[in-house]
Order: sequence, then C-alpha cells, then structure tokens
Amino acid sequence: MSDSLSITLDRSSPVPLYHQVAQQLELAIRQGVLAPGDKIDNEIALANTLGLSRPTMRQAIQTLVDKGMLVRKRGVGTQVVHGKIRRNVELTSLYDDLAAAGQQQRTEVLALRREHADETTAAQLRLAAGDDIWTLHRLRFVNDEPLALLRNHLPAALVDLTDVDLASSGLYEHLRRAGVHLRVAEQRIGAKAADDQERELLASGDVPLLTMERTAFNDAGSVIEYGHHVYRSDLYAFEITLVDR
Amino acid sequence: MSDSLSITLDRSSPVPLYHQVAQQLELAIRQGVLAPGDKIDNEIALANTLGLSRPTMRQAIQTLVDKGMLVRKRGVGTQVVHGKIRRNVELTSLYDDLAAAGQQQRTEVLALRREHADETTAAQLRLAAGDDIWTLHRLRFVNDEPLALLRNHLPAALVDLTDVDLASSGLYEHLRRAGVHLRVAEQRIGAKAADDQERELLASGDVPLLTMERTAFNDAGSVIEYGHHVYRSDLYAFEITLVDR
DNA sequence: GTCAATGCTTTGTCAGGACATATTGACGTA
DNA sequence: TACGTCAATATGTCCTGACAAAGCATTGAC
Repeated sequence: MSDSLSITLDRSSPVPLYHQVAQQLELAIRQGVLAPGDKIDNEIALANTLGLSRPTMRQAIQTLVDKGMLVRKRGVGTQVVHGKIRRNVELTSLYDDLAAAGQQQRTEVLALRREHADETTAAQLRLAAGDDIWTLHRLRFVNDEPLALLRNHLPAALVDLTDVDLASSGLYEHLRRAGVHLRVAEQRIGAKAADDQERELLASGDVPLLTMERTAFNDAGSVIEYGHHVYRSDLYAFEITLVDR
Repeated sequence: MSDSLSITLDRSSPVPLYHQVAQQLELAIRQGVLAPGDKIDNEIALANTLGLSRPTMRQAIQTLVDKGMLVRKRGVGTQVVHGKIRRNVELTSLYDDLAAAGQQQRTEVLALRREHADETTAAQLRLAAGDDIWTLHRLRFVNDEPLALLRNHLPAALVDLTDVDLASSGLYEHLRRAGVHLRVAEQRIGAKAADDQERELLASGDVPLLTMERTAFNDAGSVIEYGHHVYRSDLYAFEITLVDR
C-alpha cells in the first residue's frame, strides 16, 4: 500500500506548498489511486521525498483529515477512509448541485428589483428599514419540471445585480466573481405544505415542500444574503457529509 | 478592544496547551467578554503574555477560525465575528437539541431487538445479509406531543444494546460512552407525506414530515449506524451553521 | 489638495529540532 | 501457552527562527 504517488511541487508558484500537496493528495484519493483502507507513507518519509519540512507535510495532511478523507492514528500511521466526500455542504447551492449531476436545467427570473427594505426584511439583513436592497425571485426547472422557488434578498450596498444574467449562472457564483466572499451561513431546513402561489408555480399538487432559510455572512460578519427557498420534495433533497472533530 | 482576558494555563495537564487556550477563548466569546467586532491582540503579543510560542498560539486561534467565530486578516489583525455558533451540526442529534432547548421530553422505545439483517439493511450497514444487527424504533415526545419517529439499525458486533435505557438518554450519547467514536456521517434531508403508520404514531394529520436518512462511520470507515427518521415539520426543523473554508 | 511611494504592523508560510505518547509486535519468562 | 515487558514506529505537541506578503497609515512630491 505504499505510494506510486507522483506529487509535483512548484516553489515559484504563489500557491502555498502545503496546499499544492493537499490538492494532489485529494485528487489521488478521489480518482482512486489511493483507495479507502490504503495507508500512506509516514509524515517524515513523505516530507523527505518531497523535499519539505515535516510541519508543512503535516499541514497538508491535516487539510484532508479535516475533510474526513484521511484518519491519523498515533503510532500506526495515516489511512484513507473515504474516497468520495460530498462537498462539505460548502454553503449548499442548488445550481452547483444540479450542474454537477449533469441534469438539464434552466432558471426563470420572476422578479429582480431594487427597493427599500420593509421592516421584516431589514431585520433579516441586519439593516435599517428603508435601506436599499435587492429582491430576487427565481423559479428553477430540471428537465422542464419546476423544482424550486428561490426568494432572496441582498443589501444593495454590497453588490450590483443590474444586468446580471441570473438565468444562466448561480447567485453564489456571481457573488464570488464580484469579490464577495462567504464565510459563515446559518441554515434552517424544514418542510411544509404548499400555499396557493407555490402550488401554482411549482405545480406540486399535494407534494410537500422542503424549505430552506439561509442567512449568509461575509468575513466582516455582515449579512450578504437572506434566502427563503422551497423545493419539491419528490425531486430534491439535501445531501450533506458531516465531519466530527 | 484590548483584552481583559484572563487565560490560565496548566502545563502539567494532559490537555494540550493550544486546546486550553482555544477553549477559554471560545468561552470568552460565547459569554460576551469578547463581542463581535472586537479585535484580539496580535499573535505574538498573546503568545508572549501567555508564555507560549507563536505556532502554539496560532493553533489555538485557528481552531476558532475553523469554527467561524474568528476571522484573521493579514496586516490587520484577528477579529471576533460570531458569538453564537450553533454546534457545527456535529452530527445532529435530536435528543441533544431538545435537551439544550430545555423542553420537557420523553422517549418511548417501540422496538429493540437483535436480529439477522435482511438484504436491504445489510447493504445500508455494509454488512452481509444475515449478519447480526440491532433494530431500534423509538417515538419521541415533546411536551407530550409526538414529534419524531426514529428508526435505527446498528451492527451488533460494534455495540451491545441489551439493557440499555434508550428512553432516558440519546443513542449517540450511549455510543460515545461505549467508546464508539463517530467521525463522518452522510445525511440526506428531505420531506414527504406521512404514510398510515406514521400518521397513526405521530398523529400528524396532514402535516408534512421532514425526513432524515443518516449513515454514520467511525475512524476505520466502518458503518456504525444507519438511521431513517421522520419529524413533524410543524414542530421541528434542522438548524445548521456552515463555515466555508 | 491629490496621489503615489514608503514603512510599519500583522498574519501567512516554511524550516528544523526536540521530546511525549499511543500502538504494535517481538521477545522472554512463568 | 499465556502473559508481561520492551523496543521500534508513527503521530502529537511545542519550541525557535526566518522571511514573505497584505493592509494601513504616514509621508512626501507634484
């Protein structure tokens, strides 16, 4: 179970060495070069092989341990435990999920307007009532079936959504490109019966709806986005891999 | 925004120094001694104050950064961003959730038997059909209202549930006490309408049910537990704090 | 008065070393 | 054969030291 691992380092790259190692290790695991159960060489040997110091090698391994892909045991060694780790729910984005699954999909923008926040919305965004916000309603289809109704509010001060084509790319992707970096999100997942509007839009009949409320924060602790989404439960579920540390 | 922090270290304790620091820092934040927005001293100053090296101090801070409570900015400093972080979904356990909320609750064990796994269950537990397993059905009440139906399967080889009082303590708590350590769990959260049995047990009428399927793994990558739970959506929702790294 | 250059502060990355401790297996003894 | 001891192995913790890079504020030139 030793390594036919070929890890290459680029010391002139701005990408930290430990990150280069972690990425290539993760790739090897995901591609099955290293399978669950395989032991990797000990830290010191790996560090020597790659011409790195032990702390740097440890930092690389630690990244994958945190992701739940590797397990270290003192006196024993480090082992692969899970090959496929579903994205750590890195702030679940439906669009990404669907794209990854390769399903045919499209999004219809029902409403995109800049307006003054009412009291409820302002509170959700930690703003004052009357502050400028974006209100965004979208309807998402998979294989031409309506799947989800996505309602979002964002502080207008943070990002400009004018002329943004939200039909062809996800909201989170746009935020990333605009330099808005998410750090923490509080999510609440529940279920409920559809109301009249939802039933009409989602054509869900008597299918229960899965609901997701999310408040997302940036580095500074400001609210970036508040979302209230509903999904047809016969077509969608949240899948999460949790790691206990 | 400087520190009236009083962190005490015990170098004779088996608890690592970085962990002692992290725990006391986290407590200070949770208790509001350090409020969101406050800046903490720089790493070097803190290390000197506590008589630690900078890497040790960094390691302590890093754990709180990973939890989403602190944010570091190069050239600027380290700041508190979130005071209350909902348990990182450390493998959500309903019992803990309810206990924390201080609600009056009780659990009824509907079935607890040791049996041979049928093919479906064996596959879920990554066992062979016919292997010994535990089957556990529980009904949970809050304020005397039925809230959730919990169905679990566990490999009999891993833990003995004979004479375990699952009415008065959570399953996960018992597993921890038995030395079974959880590392990774795959969860799937969805919604559905109640079937006849569920409607009868949960008296849910037409309330949609929130469903949670979970497969939990230990350090070795073996399946510890498979659970299929349903919750009354009018009484329960999953709350999760996600951290993007 | 505006803007660019510069320097200081703080975190980020990396190296190398030392000792502690858990685990395993081999060895020797009862 | 069974059990305890001990050594080898690998990770865990902690230290010192150094330089890089990003942010911010101040300074200086135009």
